[in-house]
Amino acid sequence: MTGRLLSEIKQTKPFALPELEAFLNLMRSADTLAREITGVLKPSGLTGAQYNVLRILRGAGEAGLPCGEIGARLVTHDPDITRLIDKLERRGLVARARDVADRRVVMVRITAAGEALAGDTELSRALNDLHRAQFARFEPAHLTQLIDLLERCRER
Amino acid sequence: MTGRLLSEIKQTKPFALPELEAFLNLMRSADTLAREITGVLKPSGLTGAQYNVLRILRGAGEAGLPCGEIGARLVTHDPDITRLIDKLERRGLVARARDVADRRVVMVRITAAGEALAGDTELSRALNDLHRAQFARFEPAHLTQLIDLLERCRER
DNA sequence: TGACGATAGTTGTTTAAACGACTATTACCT
DNA sequence: AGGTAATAGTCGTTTAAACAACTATCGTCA
Repeated sequence: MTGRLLSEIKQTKPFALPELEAFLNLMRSADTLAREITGVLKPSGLTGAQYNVLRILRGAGEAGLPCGEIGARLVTHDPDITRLIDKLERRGLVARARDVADRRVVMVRITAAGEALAGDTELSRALNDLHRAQFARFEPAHLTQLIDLLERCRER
Repeated sequence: MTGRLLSEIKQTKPFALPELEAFLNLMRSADTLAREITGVLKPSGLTGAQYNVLRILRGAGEAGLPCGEIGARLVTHDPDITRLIDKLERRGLVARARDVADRRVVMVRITAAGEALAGDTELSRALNDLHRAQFARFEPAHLTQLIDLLERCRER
């Protein structure tokens, strides 16, 4: 049953453009769910983007990844990876190392402290639990469908 | 066909949690589409939130709305309406007026200049065109379905 | 080999978001 | 009526986002 957003933003007349309704719903759901995640991350002093970097580096192994690669893998675009890494490095969660073969690139890897914080820990479990709760009302088929539709609006 | 995000963020192993895949897709689609809108708004010097306020005030009529009401109707949560309104007022796009009945509330209304910018103008038409393009690959039924699924993940 | 352009990061600066503390006004309640 | 809590906005400060300019290194090819 669509139309819930109308009452949420207290508008009376229906949307003229269904595409606008879809867009606004997309913004509102993304904002709502992201804010919940932010709340879980806050006690650890991590932003969503920072946790995202740690998650990426976890999957990258011992060698780590160049800064640019990290930027490319981030789900939300960030024009300033340097300072994002800066904050994580200052906390000792990641380490930088100039690449010996190509001295332009800086390899970033997660440290033991970073693993201890973002690895398979209480924090990551809390996040997983929240994600499950966010889509608890979805049957598996609906979840797949949502993923499909979300991917489709980026295919252009 | 799901799984597109995996290649977008260059990960090889599939997601362990479908809920995480849905969440990340939600974030990425919202980021992508919002950025496109930001690009269209930029020549006018408006942020998404600012345009959102003007859009809300357009539908509010002559009397305008209290600041708090504007905050409640914004699709994305904003903890500081005051300075959002400040910027619009400085540009002469909205006007503030202390309410006579309840002197705590400040009524905000859109000005003629605001209407000329965000009203039924070239800008709003460009935005509508973009929204249509963003969902051009959607049949009407799929659009309704997406809206439904997006609303559902806020129902908790 | 050495000039040119391309690539990878960094830094400076402006602007916006986030969070909490604060002021003014009203409503309630005994 | 008078004290108290609640409501509506505003302001101060810290932190992060955005954008552009800059440095260093590498690849290429005449």
